[in-house]
Amino acid sequence: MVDVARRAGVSPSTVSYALTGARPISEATRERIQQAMVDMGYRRNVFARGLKSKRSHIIAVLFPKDERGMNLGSMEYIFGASDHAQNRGYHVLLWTSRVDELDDLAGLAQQGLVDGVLLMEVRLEDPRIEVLKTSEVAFAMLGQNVDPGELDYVDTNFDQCARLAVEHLVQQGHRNVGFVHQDAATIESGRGNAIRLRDGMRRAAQDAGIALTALTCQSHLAGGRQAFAELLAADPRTTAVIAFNEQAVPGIMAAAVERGLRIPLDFSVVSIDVPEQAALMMTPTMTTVGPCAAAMGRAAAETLIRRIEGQQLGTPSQKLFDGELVTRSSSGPAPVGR
Amino acid sequence: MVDVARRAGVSPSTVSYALTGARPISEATRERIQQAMVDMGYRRNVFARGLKSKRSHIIAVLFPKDERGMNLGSMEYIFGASDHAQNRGYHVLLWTSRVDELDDLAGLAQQGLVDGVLLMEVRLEDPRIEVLKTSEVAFAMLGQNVDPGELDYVDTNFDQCARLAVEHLVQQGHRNVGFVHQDAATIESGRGNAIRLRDGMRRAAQDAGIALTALTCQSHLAGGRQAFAELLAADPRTTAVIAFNEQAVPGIMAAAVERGLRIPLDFSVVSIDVPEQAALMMTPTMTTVGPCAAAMGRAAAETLIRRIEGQQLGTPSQKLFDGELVTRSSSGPAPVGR
DNA sequence: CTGAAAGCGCTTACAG
DNA sequence: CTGAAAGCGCTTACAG
Repeated sequence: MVDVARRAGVSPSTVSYALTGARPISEATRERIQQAMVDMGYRRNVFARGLKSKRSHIIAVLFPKDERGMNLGSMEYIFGASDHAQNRGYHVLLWTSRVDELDDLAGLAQQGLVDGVLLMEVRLEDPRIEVLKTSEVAFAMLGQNVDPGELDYVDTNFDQCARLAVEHLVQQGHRNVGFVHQDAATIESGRGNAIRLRDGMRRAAQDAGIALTALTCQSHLAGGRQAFAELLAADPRTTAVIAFNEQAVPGIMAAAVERGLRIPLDFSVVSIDVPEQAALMMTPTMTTVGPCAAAMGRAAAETLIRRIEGQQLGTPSQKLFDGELVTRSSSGPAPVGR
Repeated sequence: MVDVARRAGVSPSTVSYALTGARPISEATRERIQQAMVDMGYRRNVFARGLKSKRSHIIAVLFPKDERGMNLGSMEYIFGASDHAQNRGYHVLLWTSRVDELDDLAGLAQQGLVDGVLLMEVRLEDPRIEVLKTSEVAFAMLGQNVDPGELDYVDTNFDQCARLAVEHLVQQGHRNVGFVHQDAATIESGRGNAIRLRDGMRRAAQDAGIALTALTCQSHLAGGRQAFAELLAADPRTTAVIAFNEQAVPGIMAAAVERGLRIPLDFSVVSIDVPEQAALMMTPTMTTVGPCAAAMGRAAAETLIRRIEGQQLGTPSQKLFDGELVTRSSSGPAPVGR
């Protein structure tokens, strides 16, 4: 920077002010500085900047990868957030520690390395929230805890998604519908979305006046198979299932086919929050209900950055994203006479 | 740090030396310092540290997400690398700019923010390599360019994978096999792995004395359907296909089924480098050949860190990972009499 | 084995 | 509109 200043014939502080924009610089000076920076290939040192300004322009994305396994949906959240952050001049640090590794998190929050933190895979009772609050680092959630209060978040509108999925099936004549969600352990550990979706589903089914059989389900092929068996045992007249369990869905469909049911002629399947890529990987391709994950990631990053930059004082930013129904080949009219 | 020093009754420099381990500290002093740090909840400031030491303990993972779309395999590389980096005391910066956004990359490399860079989605002629070389930042590749020379890399052993896939099918009696790889544009843009795999496949087929029909294929459902049609047109006796195109495989299988072929009774499918999660999402579950992506990610991070820390001088670290065959439900004995 | 001091490259009140 | 100077919190030669 001193070299740039010398070349431009100004003081180092003027160069700095030109860079930060913290005070007006005459057009002529600004141009000389600009030219000098280009000539010398100058790059502002991030550490010196961070040391003085207490701002790193780095945000951390907390994705506890063991929480729910890897899935394309999470990847879309992460890359949506990352994209937007880079557009806004922020770097993204990927943090994959488990939810209960709180010392590591406290270290991250207090080191000053990051200006803010984006929480993914939020639990209803999430111990990370307390840590972040006490360390006074800015943060926003992708998802919600049990009582977000004044906290910023972006989340799926599960109520609306449940309604959309139920209505889709009701319109096609289905009257006995199953809801297969995540495994009991996940629900007990209190991942909020599983619970919010289940409750929304019950309300939607009640309002539509149809029978809903809700089941937990292990997140793998065999789990899906078992859930299908349990479902038909509980209500033999079931003609459709709504699933919130990406890994189990292929098992559900395989079990249906083995029982001689053709999808979608004899049995319909709708998945909540399965990204397009995964939906197209399944046979038949999956009808889905859910919001655009990348857009949610972008919104979460924007919320966090506004909070960091002090443009978001007072009122919290709390957004719910409506889901969209994409009808593919796994759902259709209810079979007659079953 | 001065507060810690005061509390421990030593000079700040002693605290610093205790932290860096750059010179011997008496046991008693070290313990007092340790205690003081714990008492005060001290966290070393990353920026001050980076400013003096020119080391950030941050590595960047360059994943140009538009290159090949999102896929679970890349996610495993990224998280494998991230995991290992965190274990080794490094943070991971996620960088999703396109391959041709070289100014941004030069900025990153010269800012001093990162100690090293991990390149993913490496092309045969990759413009990023020149940028990184001139900016003198340490880097390693997950994949290879056309002539890695003295560069560090970790890559799949495509020759061995091709051989394994071909042998699996030959052992089951298949004599006419198709190879469906990526779309023409991708191959022309010079993603190395597509080309290396195709060449390995040709050699393996030749050595096994079987007929191989190699085709390019658009990376989506319709592309897979079309590839299947082209394949049977080119060689009507084809009884199996090896695919290197995650998004197209469901299309291939759907087309086969529509033609009245049962999988695997009448037609076998093997996929290269499809992660377990995706393999289990398909119906029937997919037989795959490929190395453990997470292990490759970890190895790449380790290679980079050794290079950064100067433990890897002179000879480059170049590793190929062998694939494993996981037989699932999409492949079986060749049908008799076709 | 330990201390005192310089300096990394910026930002930002203070002064004009 | 611009400069001179202090200082952010560390690391590391220099000295003992």
